[in-house]
Amino acid sequence: MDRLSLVFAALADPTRRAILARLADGDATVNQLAEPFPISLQAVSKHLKVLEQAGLITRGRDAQWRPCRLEAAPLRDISAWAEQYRRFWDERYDRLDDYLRTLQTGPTTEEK
Amino acid sequence: MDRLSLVFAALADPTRRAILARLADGDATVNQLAEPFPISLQAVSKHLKVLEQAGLITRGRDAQWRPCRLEAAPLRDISAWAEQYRRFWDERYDRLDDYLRTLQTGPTTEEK
DNA sequence: CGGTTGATTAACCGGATGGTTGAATAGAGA
DNA sequence: TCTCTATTCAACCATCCGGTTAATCAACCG
Repeated sequence: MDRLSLVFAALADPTRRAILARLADGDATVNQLAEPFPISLQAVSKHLKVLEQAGLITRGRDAQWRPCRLEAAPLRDISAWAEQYRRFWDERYDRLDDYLRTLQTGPTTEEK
Repeated sequence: MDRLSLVFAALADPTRRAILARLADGDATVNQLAEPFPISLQAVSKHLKVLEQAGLITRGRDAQWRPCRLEAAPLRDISAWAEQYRRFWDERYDRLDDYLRTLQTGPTTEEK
């Protein structure tokens, strides 16, 4: 699966987003991360694997603990992706967009 | 499922993101949207249902055609959500964040 | 060594997902 | 009306997903 799909899929779960929110306050072990949730430690471990595959966290090793750390780069990527569509929700940006179009000689704006 | 999860799940598929990209160029019918893809029309119809449930498109009715229109509000929402984490990828923003913290009397920054 | 703690792996289950084919619906037009 | 086009609905299938329990691995500690 492509990178962006992995990240979006990882974020499409409230538990995983809560884990990221927790990690924003600092690194944490699996047990610490699992504590607030009514699910098993194994289930949390699976969530962490999904987040790791998506590049949203990295994991170290400190004796028998596996501290998790937030990695924000993919979040920057999805933010940038969404910004592509900003002109569809931001009126001011829309007008700026129109203005920028008038400055162009060619009629096409290439983007994906 | 909560709103944000629906949107992220909808975006976690390259075909659906390609459909959104196409709709950024203007409204389109199901057949027009399906044309570039090597999958059946019915499969595209299912994708559109997912996008509609997530609030990412709306559909009108023009005779036997069901034109699809991009709705950007959920994209604004996920952009705003990701921006929460900006200080973790933006060095400059990080320093601003530190500065803002020093202005606070309390030591906690409440956020989810 | 043996035991305890932290974490992952394995096997399983029910439900969702993404695709298919085939039938049904809705409207335009001869 | 009969037909053609656009689209959806229904049933089916393989795979994935989020959860469980049980077993295993890894590292510390007595």
